[in-house]
Amino acid sequence: MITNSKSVAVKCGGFSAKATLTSGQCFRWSERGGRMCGTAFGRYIELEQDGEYLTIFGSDEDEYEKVWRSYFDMDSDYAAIRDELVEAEPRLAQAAQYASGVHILAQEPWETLCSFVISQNNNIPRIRGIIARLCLNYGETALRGECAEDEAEGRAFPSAERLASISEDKLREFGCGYRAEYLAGLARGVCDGSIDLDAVRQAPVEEARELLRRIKGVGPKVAECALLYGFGRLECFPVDVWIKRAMERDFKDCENLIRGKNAGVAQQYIYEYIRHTAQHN
DNA sequence: GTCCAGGATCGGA
DNA sequence: TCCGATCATGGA
Repeated sequence: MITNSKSVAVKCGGFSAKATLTSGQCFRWSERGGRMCGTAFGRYIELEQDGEYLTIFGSDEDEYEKVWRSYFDMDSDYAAIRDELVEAEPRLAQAAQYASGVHILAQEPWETLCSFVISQNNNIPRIRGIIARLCLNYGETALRGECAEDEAEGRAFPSAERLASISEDKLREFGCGYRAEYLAGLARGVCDGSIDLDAVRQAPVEEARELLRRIKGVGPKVAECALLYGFGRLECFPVDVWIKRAMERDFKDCENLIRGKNAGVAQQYIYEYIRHTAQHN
């Protein structure tokens, strides 16, 4: 727990830190003592929210402007995005209202791509566990990381160089299963330059999709998630089992929903809504 | 024991 | 091009 440290309070409109950080787009945040705690961009922080006011413990105004403002996508007008989405597809109204506090995080491309390679045919608690073990064993201690109650939480995600140095057997020990081969190949490719994430970042979205899908272990869904959550491509629309069910049940024949420039936001609203209203939850 | 999870790959039709 | 089997793992 961060105490006796600097902090910064910001007005955040309709943003919900908890809803955003538990919405399945990231795997490294957890709630502890009423705060959301986690590490991104090699910096550990804790968040406390009271209505429109968000206090970031451990951070200051300068770091907020430099790092967190864009990470939490504070500059997009989500109310306006919702209005546009609902106008184009009225059936989205309920989900959009329900999940209105959710923003699309601007995460680090490398970590995001790895995370969603691990996510395939896997469930969220287990994905979180695998990533936590990787960070604990191979991640650098984050700035302020020693304040984290859970040690893995105070570590940065391992670099490509570090991951590339781990054997596939070792990755399997951490629970990666058959994905160990994919993760190792991805790390090696980034190190030797055959995989160029900066080229992905600069490419038009369709070309970016192609580049990502060339990577073994990266199919349509993982590419779409990486682009949406790690490369800021809000038009990307990942379809997992939950979204597929929701689309078949509630959004039959809605090209206008999945093709818009903010389709990814709509997708996140639907995901959040369906996951919290499903029967067996 | 079976089913499922923010799926992708592979071989065969 | 499309379809089914298969892939590790742990919780329900």
